Amino acid sequence: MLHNYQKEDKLIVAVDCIIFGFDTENLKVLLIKRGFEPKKGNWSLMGGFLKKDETLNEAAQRVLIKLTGLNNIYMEQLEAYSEVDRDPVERTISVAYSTLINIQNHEKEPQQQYSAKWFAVDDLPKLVFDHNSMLKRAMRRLRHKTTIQPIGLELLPEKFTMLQLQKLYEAILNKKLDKRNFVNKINSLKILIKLSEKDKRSSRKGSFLYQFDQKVYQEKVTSGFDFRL
Amino acid sequence: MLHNYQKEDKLIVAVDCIIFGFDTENLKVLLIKRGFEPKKGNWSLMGGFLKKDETLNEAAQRVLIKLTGLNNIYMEQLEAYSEVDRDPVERTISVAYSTLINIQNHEKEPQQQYSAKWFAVDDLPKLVFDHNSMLKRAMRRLRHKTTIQPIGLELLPEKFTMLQLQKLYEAILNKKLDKRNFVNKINSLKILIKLSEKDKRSSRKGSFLYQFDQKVYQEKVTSGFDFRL
DNA sequence: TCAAAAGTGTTCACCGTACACCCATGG
DNA sequence: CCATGGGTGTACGGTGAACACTTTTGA
Repeated sequence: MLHNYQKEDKLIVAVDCIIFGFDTENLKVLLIKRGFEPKKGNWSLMGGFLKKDETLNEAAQRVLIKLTGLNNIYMEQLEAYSEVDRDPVERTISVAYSTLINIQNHEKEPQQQYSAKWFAVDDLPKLVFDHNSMLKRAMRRLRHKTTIQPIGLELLPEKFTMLQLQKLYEAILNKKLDKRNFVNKINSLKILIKLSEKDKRSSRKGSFLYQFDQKVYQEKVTSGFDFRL
Repeated sequence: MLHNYQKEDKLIVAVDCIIFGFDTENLKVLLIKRGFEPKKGNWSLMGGFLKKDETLNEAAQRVLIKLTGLNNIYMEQLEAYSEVDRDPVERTISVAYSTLINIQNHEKEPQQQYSAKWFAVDDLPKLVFDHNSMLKRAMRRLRHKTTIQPIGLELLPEKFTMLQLQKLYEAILNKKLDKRNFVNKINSLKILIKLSEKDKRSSRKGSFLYQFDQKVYQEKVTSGFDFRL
């Protein structure tokens, strides 16, 4: 007896991408102004429909490339959203994905064609459907991740100051951190290489620039990986 | 302009349920012998297809009720699986769910009709499709959860000994724990009520029975909830 | 010389872990 | 009386959090 797959319901499956970036002060997300009904003109996560011959990961990649031109960026699956009426036009389930990218490198680019814009995460517009829930969930996940593995490689410029890194952590965790404790903690991880250059823009004294030691950084990311939920 | 939903691909969506139980010695999962092709006769997670008018959660509940008769059990979404050829007959994506139940209360019951059987998690058969991956992932999540919130209310009988609880933690974490440290840790959580009764079956001295203080227990679960990924 | 940001250590409380002996009882 | 499992406390190292002053230098 072969199960009769033909009689099962078939649905539209979508992916929605939560794209985080950081601009030296605020954690931001890339949103688009929806170009078609329903909810045309409202702010929305960038999404797309899953095709028969691709995986969800591939669909998420496809969406990311379309919006940012970025190839081969790691996207992490968050959760599937399936309320029956989440899309008023047609039953659709959507799987949320999230990723981190560097704003500077991708500010201009093909975003225009989708009216994409960066929004600070603590000043978001109302989004279509259940996209606000997705974002909230993605934030929680990002916060959690930050506590168990290093973060910043994808978000910061190649060279950055200790204060920039601290600001990033503060933006993600949404609280002030103590400068001394932060430096101690980061140094104990040994993920940074201190350069001899200084960034003189921010003060008279100037502050040292750092780079990530990518080898060590990746090790720490991978070991935190065990904890992935 | 209304987007033409009609031209998007539609797919079969399924749920697969990882049902954990504990039998005083081993962490177990409930598996069924597949009743239809493909892979008829092979061991499998219990699953079902998502209907047009229900959420994924509801579908998972439906499957759980069908298999165990259990109503209103909290099921947690794990991850969506979407490899194109994961089901050889028809493109299907599946969302994995997991839950914890008390084996004793549901040993007999309607399981027979699905040839369901409990398997120790460290002695699993080869399962159909990607079900072994789902299970591995569910185990990892369960382990993680155990480290940030109390566990056992769903898995243990109403009254249990400290050793039983410790065995449960050992089964989940897959390592031996020190008796003194374990007792200290559990007591510091204040989630247990020590009864005056003893379980005399296991030794001459007998060991005290405990119950969960459900109020405190739930508080701890809820506070660990912040950390949910 | 002074304003403004950079840089830098110590102390304390808490938590996880290692570790070993006495107790109560039924046979 | 003794074999069997039940019950109990202490010491140490590591980690996170609180906390304030000195240094550099361009204007």
